[in-house]
Amino acid sequence: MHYNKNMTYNTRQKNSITELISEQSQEFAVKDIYNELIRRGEDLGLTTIYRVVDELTEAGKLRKNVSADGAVRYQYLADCNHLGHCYLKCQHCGRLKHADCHLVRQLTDHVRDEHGFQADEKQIIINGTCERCINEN
Amino acid sequence: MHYNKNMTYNTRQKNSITELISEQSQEFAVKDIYNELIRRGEDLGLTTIYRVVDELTEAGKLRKNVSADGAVRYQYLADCNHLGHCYLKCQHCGRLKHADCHLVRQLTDHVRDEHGFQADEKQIIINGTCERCINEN
DNA sequence: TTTGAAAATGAAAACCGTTTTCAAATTCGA
DNA sequence: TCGAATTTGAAAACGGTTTTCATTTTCAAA
Repeated sequence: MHYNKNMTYNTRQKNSITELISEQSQEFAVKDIYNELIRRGEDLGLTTIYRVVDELTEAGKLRKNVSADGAVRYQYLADCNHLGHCYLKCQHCGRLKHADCHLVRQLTDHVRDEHGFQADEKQIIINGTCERCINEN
Repeated sequence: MHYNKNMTYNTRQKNSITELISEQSQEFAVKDIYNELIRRGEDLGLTTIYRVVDELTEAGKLRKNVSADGAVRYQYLADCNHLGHCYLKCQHCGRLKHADCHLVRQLTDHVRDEHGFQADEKQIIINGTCERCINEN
């Protein structure tokens, strides 16, 4: 939270971390990034990864997710600020699928008009089980 | 997580805790319950509250919510396992409003048929700003 | 009412992920 | 090349939660 605010200098560590993160298609923990980089022979500290992850989160590149058991995981995000968008979050594998759907728009409009609730278009989350996990079980 | 599994004996502490919790209409932290009970002159330990909250959560009476900054809060829940239900969660005041709406049902059906995603009917959360908070600001 | 096994309690210690500290190393414009 | 600003990371601190374990309480059966 009170790490360095700037990302003015390029460093070996930052580059390694941001590159690995940008390849992640699933949720990951800070420790996962650390473990993988160490496994690859990189030499860096856990603290640095916390700092970069925090910066990326503030920059909107990562979504921070804290599950009910307290585990903190991050999801690399492409931009998607438009309306009619929601997240389908699989509670089994942690994948966060983006879905565009006219019904989402209808729902948020309705909820605003009838329930007086202004939905945050970037924060509509439908938890459940994804196709892959349904088929695997 | 590994507290006592049973709630076989009635105790003064348990009764105080569950009674106070059942009066909560907004999200609360474990420490809030502790502070209020101490303020009222009750004599009990923080550990006991953690245990009771955990039991109530496993029993489905409480929803555990962990915000992005890691703060853990609970919401007292009445039963609502039926279809066409969603939560409207206000990110300002923490209130969790229950909403029933035919469009929710349409959306979950659609998401299942077209996106292959089986939604958990008890876990559809629309984050945003509630009527009260909109008017106050 | 007494008894005692099971359950519950809570203070203190342990735990663990995260943050802060701070001295040393690195970056990069001048 | 120089040096001020930035970055790094090991270690310590932090803080919420869980575990430990000795003591207390509950309540059914005698």
